[in-house]
Amino acid sequence: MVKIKDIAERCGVSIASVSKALHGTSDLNPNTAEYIRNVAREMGYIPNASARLLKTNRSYNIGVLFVDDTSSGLEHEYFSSILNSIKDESEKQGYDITFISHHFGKDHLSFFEHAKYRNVDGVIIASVDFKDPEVIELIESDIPTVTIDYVFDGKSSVISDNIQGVREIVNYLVQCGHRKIAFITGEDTSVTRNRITSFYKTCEANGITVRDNYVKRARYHLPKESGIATRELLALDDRPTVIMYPDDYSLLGGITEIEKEGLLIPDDISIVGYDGIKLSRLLRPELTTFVQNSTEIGVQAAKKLIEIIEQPKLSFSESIPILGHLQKGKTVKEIK
Amino acid sequence: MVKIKDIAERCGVSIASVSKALHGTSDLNPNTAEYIRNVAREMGYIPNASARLLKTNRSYNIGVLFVDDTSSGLEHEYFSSILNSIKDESEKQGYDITFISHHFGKDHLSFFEHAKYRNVDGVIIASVDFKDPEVIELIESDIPTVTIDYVFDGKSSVISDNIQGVREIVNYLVQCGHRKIAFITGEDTSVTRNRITSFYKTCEANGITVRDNYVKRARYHLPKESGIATRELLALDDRPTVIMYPDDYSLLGGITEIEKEGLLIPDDISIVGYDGIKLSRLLRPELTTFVQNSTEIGVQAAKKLIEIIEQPKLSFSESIPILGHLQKGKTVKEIK
DNA sequence: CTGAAAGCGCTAACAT
DNA sequence: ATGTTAGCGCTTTCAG
Repeated sequence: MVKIKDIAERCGVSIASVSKALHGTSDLNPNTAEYIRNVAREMGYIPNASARLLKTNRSYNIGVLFVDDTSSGLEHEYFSSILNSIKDESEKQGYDITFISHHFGKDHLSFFEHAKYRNVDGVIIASVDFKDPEVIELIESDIPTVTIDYVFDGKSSVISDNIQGVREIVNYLVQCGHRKIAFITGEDTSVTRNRITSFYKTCEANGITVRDNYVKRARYHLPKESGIATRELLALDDRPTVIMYPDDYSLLGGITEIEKEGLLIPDDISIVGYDGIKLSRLLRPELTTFVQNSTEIGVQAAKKLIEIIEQPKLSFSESIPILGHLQKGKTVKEIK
Repeated sequence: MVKIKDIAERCGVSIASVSKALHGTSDLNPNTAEYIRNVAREMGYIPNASARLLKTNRSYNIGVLFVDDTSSGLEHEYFSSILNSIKDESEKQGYDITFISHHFGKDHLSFFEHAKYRNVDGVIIASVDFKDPEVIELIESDIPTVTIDYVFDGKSSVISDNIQGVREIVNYLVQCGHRKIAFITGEDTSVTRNRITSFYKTCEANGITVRDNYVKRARYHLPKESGIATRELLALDDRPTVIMYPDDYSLLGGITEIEKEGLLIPDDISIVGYDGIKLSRLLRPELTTFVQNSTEIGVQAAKKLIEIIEQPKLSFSESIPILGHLQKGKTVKEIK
């Protein structure tokens, strides 16, 4: 590998001059600088990130924490899409992406230790258990962080606006004449709590009193669980006219059960998903779902983190909401 | 950040001893070593990967090249699933994952240069244009590489066995009584060529002469294109009884067109996908598709790369085939 | 068994 | 305008 010293020798200048020329800055003679740069290019010089880091304490490397005990964070389209846009935006700004884990050879390292070990300039945290002490340790450390879909006091985050999402869904349903609205939720997280609150609030605003047994808890991305909840809802005396699902994937578990009952969608019962997976428009009937803007979430997360890294003094901590939009498909019937 | 020097001072020993104690190796007095390790732990010592790398030239970092000019490599479930298992396996073995790009600040770096810049120990290459000179440069360099679904002479690769996949599909179709089998393929890649050859071969082995207009070219993951090809196939005088699609996602584009024609699946026409996306079992009718073992592909790729990195002398270049399995759903009719 | 010292490649103050 | 030099934190001969 050709290094600065090699260039210096070839050019007959000092390594300091080469370093300066390469940075374009400082008061080198423009001609010398130009000459050095040419030679460097010719020799195929590539800087060594580690050596530079050792001096500057800047790695231009961003850590991403995408863990899930089911080890499938990346298998959710929502998250892989976010990762993809984090990657695009970061690279555009000259940062690379390294996954943070807690492995270190055969040993265990906490997330914070791992981030330190790899010298990342900052970390974007998504799809983790935000109650995990290791996650909290990382967030409370001196490493810049941005969380996705979870807010820590005094820290920056990017939040898919679940309150808006559920509000738009419910309002649309009401507009279609529905008043018996059931809601199958995901496991208890802040995202879920926001959605539930928004659900009750919007129902109330529309003069609808929510029956307790219309709200069922399941878990995200587990069609089986949503299927069970669906069965329970269908068994009620006063069956809902529409069921809202925690995500599009779970909704399919619901469809299975609905069809088992011999019911037609949307004629006998309406359903609504969440996420807006790519397949949602290809399915028949086309899904009515709330599309989360995962690309924008990734972009904003990367932008915010880089801002914190590069201008810590000018960057205030904020929670950036990202709006989505309702995709009107064919799974909701206009009644009355 | 606490460093070796700090530990040395606290213990009243030299930094060399600390380093040795930390590595467990060498001929330090076991007690001293133990003592040093305890102090280190107590002080919360975390090694600095960059400093170590500078000396050892080993980063314990693996680069992954997942690019797509449509910038959606990660948005394909097949690839995000592979990435996920590469990540799991690598971390298990003490390696981290960094994405290779060709960005460097505002400048451009070739993939090879970028890999050098980040000092990765090796690179796993997937979902790229394997004809790209930059990709070839990287593969022909001295950096250990493993490619996925593409073979370079003398280099190691992990290959989803597309020959087997198509063979199993065709044999199954024949077994179900089909002889008029159409095949919509993806764009021209080695994967596609293997599939096509396997298609012709297996048909021939079953005494079936493939009609030229039964083979249509579309592109992967573009349901619209497969939809168009489907329309063309349906318009033929001698319509096929079954259509094979390049992937499950594209198949949905086919379904749309088939339903537009007022045909029923599988009664009027049978269809078969490829990939085995998670949704395939949830769709109705449940998809008949060939499930690629993406998890195993990722695991093997990581294992092979680490083997090349750690035992270059003992590792010979090989192409590791990964078998998948046929998932029999409800989209293929038994005829006659 | 332990320590001194060189140096990995680079940057940046400080000379000149 | 250019060069000297001192490290960044770590590993690793080589001496003692």
